[in-house]
Amino acid sequence: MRRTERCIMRNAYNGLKAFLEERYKLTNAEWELIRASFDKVEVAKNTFLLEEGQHCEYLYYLHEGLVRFFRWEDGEEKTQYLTFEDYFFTQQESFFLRRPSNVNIQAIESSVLLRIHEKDLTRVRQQSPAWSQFAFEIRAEVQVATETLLRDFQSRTAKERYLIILDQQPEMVRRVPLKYLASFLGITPESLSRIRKEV
Amino acid sequence: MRRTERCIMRNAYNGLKAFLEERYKLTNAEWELIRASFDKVEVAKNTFLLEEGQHCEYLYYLHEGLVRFFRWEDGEEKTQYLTFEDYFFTQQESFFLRRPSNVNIQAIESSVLLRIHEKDLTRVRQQSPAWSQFAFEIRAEVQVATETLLRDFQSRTAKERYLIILDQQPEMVRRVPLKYLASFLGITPESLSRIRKEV
DNA sequence: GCTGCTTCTTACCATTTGGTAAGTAGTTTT
DNA sequence: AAAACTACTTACCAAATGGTAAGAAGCAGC
Repeated sequence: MRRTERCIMRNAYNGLKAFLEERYKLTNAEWELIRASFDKVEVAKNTFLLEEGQHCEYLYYLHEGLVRFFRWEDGEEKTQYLTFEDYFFTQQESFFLRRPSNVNIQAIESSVLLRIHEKDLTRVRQQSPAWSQFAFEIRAEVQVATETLLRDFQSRTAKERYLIILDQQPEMVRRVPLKYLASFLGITPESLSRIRKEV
Repeated sequence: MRRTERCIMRNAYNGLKAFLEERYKLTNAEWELIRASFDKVEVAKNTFLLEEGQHCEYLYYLHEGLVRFFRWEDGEEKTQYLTFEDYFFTQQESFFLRRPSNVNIQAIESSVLLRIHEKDLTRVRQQSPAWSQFAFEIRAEVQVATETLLRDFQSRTAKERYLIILDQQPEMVRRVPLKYLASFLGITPESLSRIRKEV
C-alpha cells in the first residue's frame, strides 16, 4: 500500500505522481491538471492544519512528516488517528459532508504537504477519469482500514493491539510519542509503559 | 437519519423511495430506473446473505428485519456490525474493491430486502445524478459512523458503550440476542450480563 | 407435557487496565 | 550550569473484564 522506504522522492509533487501512477494510468494532461491544482505547504512541528469547529476545505497529501487527529474529551486529548508520509488524509465528515470538524489535525513532526481545495477538486474529478477512480477507491481503502482498527478493538487486548502495531508499523512506535500512541490504543500512558516493559 | 418508527412502509419499494426522497429530489425517470434495478428478496431468520471468501455482488437496502456482520476468530463468532431496517449495507471491501469478503452477513430476523447488482449499479450511477450524489454521501456517512464506533472504543468503557446504545438505539438492546450484542461491544456475554444487572 | 438445546445469569477467582503518586530521564530556558 | 518543564517509568492498590463452571430460564421438537 504505502512505500516502505521513507522519502524516496525529494520533491513532493514527484511523490504524489509516483503514488498515483503506482495505481492508475495518468495522461500528461491529467497529471498537469492535478499538479496545478495542488499547493505545497510546509509546516513546523506542532502546527495545526485544522481545529475543532472549523470547516475542512482541503484534501491533503502528506509527503513528509507525521500527522495526528485528536479531540478533547473529559479534559484530555484523545488521539484518534496517526497518518504517515506518502498517504492522503482529510477530515471526511467536514470535507465531504460540509459540517464543522469535530477533531483537530496537527502535524507532530515538521511536515511537507500538498493540498487541494474543495472547489478545485470538483474540476479534477470531472476532468480526470483516473483521479475519479482513485478517489473512489481510496475512500473504500480508508473505510477498510477503519474497520480493521475497530475489529482489533472488538476482539484484541491492548497488548495484542500494541504488538500488531509493533509488527506491522514499527515506525509508529519509533516516531510517535508514547502518550499519543497510548491514547490511540485506548489506554493510559502508564499501561502502555507497563506493556512495553513486559514485551 | 433513520426513521424511528418501524415499518411505516408496508411495501419495500415505497420504503426505498421514501428513504431517497427524504434526502434527494428524484425525477420520475430516475425513480423508475432505480425501481427497475432493485430486486426484492425475502429471507428467513438465520439466512446467510454473504459468506467469508465469496465476492459480494450486491448493494442491499434493508426494508424490514435485522442483519449482522460477523467473522470467525479464535474459534468464536465475532459480531462486527448490526444493521436495522431502513438503511443500506454491503460488504464494502468486497463490493467496491472486488476482493473476497472477510466477513459473513446473516439475517438474524426474517427480513425483507431490496438489492441491486454491481453491474446494474454502474448504469444507475451514470444515469441518475441524485443517486450519484446519494451514493457519495452515504459512504461518508458510514465512514463517520464507523469512526464514531472506533472513538467509543478508544475512550469509553464497555459499560459506557452499552449505555450509549441503550440511550441512542434501545431497539438494538431489545432485538439483538445478548451474545451478539456482547461481541459487538467487545466483551463476553458474562460481562454484559453483569453490566446489565448493575444498571 | 416432556426432552433437549440454547441463552442468559450468577459466582468464583485470575488477569488486565486505571488512578494516584512518586521518581527518573531528557529537553528547553534562562 | 541551574532551573523548569515534559515525557516516561515504576509501584501501589482499585476497578473492570475474562475464564470457568454451574444453574436458571426460555424455546423448539416430539
